[in-house]
Amino acid sequence: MEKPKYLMIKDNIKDFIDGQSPNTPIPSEREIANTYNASRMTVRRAIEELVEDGYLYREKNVGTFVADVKMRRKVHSALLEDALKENTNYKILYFNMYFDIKGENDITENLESEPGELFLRIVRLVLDKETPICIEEIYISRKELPNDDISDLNHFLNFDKYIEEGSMSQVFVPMMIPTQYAKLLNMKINTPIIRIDHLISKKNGIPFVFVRSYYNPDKKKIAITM
Amino acid sequence: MEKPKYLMIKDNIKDFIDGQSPNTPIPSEREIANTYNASRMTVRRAIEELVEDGYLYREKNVGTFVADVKMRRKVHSALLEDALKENTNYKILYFNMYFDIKGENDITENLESEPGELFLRIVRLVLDKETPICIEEIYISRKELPNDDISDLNHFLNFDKYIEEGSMSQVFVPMMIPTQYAKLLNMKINTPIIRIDHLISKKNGIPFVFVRSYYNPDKKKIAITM
DNA sequence: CAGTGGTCTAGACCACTTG
DNA sequence: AAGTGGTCTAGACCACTGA
Repeated sequence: MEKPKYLMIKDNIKDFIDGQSPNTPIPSEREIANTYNASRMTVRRAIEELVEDGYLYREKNVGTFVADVKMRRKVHSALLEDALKENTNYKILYFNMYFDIKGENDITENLESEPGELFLRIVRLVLDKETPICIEEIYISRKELPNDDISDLNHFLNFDKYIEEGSMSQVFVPMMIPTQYAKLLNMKINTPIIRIDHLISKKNGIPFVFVRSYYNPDKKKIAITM
Repeated sequence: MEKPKYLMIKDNIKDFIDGQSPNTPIPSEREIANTYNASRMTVRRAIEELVEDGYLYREKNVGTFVADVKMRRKVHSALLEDALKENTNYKILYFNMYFDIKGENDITENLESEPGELFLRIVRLVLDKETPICIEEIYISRKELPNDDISDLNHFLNFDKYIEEGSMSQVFVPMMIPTQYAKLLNMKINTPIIRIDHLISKKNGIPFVFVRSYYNPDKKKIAITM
C-alpha cells in the first residue's frame, strides 16, 4: 500500500519548483539523491517523469531546469478534463437500452460490432455550472456491461481508468451544429463547430466505448500541448 | 557516436513483434537481458519506451504483451506528419519580409512580441502530389532568424527539431473556409473547416514560430491517438 | 511453487561544459 | 579539474499470478 519512493520524490520536486521562474536550475541528481537517501537511479526516474510531463527540461552536461508553465503537456481529452472538474454536471437527454444502431455504419465499425449486436446509447448535455458546454452521444456495447446492475450510471460513464490503462483515439470533424442541438447549446443554427469522435479501447485493443461530442466553441477551447 | 544499448534492444524488440498478433507475450525481462548480455534495468528501459509508444503493454505479475496496432500513440501535428511524407510539396503564395502584424493581436500575443517588432510572414499551399491539403500561414519573429542567409527557406521551415526538443501547443478552431482560400483548396464557400493554430516554443519556453493552418477536411483527417 | 513485473541500491564509466 | 546528465551493471526484495 506504500507509495513508491520515486513518486514521493517526484511530488516533492514538483512542490519545490512550484512558482519558481522558468529556467531556474534544480539541484543535481546526485545532490537530490543524497537529500532523500535514495540512489541516483531512483531520483532519475522521478525527474524523468517530470520531464515527460513538461515540468522540467534537461541540458546535457549542464543541469536540469524548471520549464515554462506553458510547456506542461496537456494531451488529454476534454472528455476526461471535464469529468474531473468540480463544476461539471450532466443532464441525461436520452437513454435507450438495447438500441440497435445497425446502419449508422461509422459507429458500429468503430466498435467492431457483429451483425445484430446491441448497444446502450446515452445522450447527455455537459454543463459547467449552468453553462452548456457540449452534447455527448455515448455508445457502449451490451456485452461490455454487467448484466445485473445498470443503476449506477455514473460508474459506467467514468472512463478515466480505461483511458489511462488503454488507449483513446480522437478524430476531429468540422461541421455545422446539428439543428436539434443548437437550442440545447444556446447556439445559432449554421454555426461551425468541431465534433470529436472518441474511441476508447482496453489494453488488449478491444474497443470499449464510443463517444461523439459536439462542442460549443465559445464555451470550450479545444487545445493540446505536446 | 555509438548507439546506446537500450536503443539497440528496443529496435530489436520492435522488429521481433512486428507482425505478431496482438496479446502475444514477449519473453520476460530477465530472459531478454540474458539474450543480449544486458542488465535487466537496460532491458526495462527499452521496454518502457515501447510501452510508452503503445507497441507493448504490461500485465503486472504476468508478462509483457504485443499491443494492437491501433494502440500506437500518434500524438503529433499534421504539420510534422506532412513534412515527413514523400509526396508532400509546397507552393509559396506570399512571402513578406519585415511584415508588421501589429493589430492582429492573437498572433503577436502568442509570439509575445514587443511593440513594433518585425516578423517574416509566409503563406503556402501544402499539397499531397497534386491534391491541395491545407493552407499554412507562418509567422517567425525577425530576431529568431539569422541575419545573413534567408535563401535556404526549407531549412527554416523545418520545425521537427523544435517540436521534438521544445513543445508545441495546438488550438482547434471551427470556422467557415475563408473565401480567399476556398478556391485554392478546391472547396465550396460556406464549408465548415478546422483551423489549427500551432505555437512552437523552444526548451526555455521562448516562442519560436506560429503557424495557422486551414485544412480541407475531405483531404486530411485530423486525428490523434493517445 | 516458480516466474513475473515493480522498485531500489551502490556503485561505475563516458562525453561534455564551465570556471 | 570539477561537476553534470546519459548509460549501464549485478545484484536485491516485494507482491502477485497461475499452474
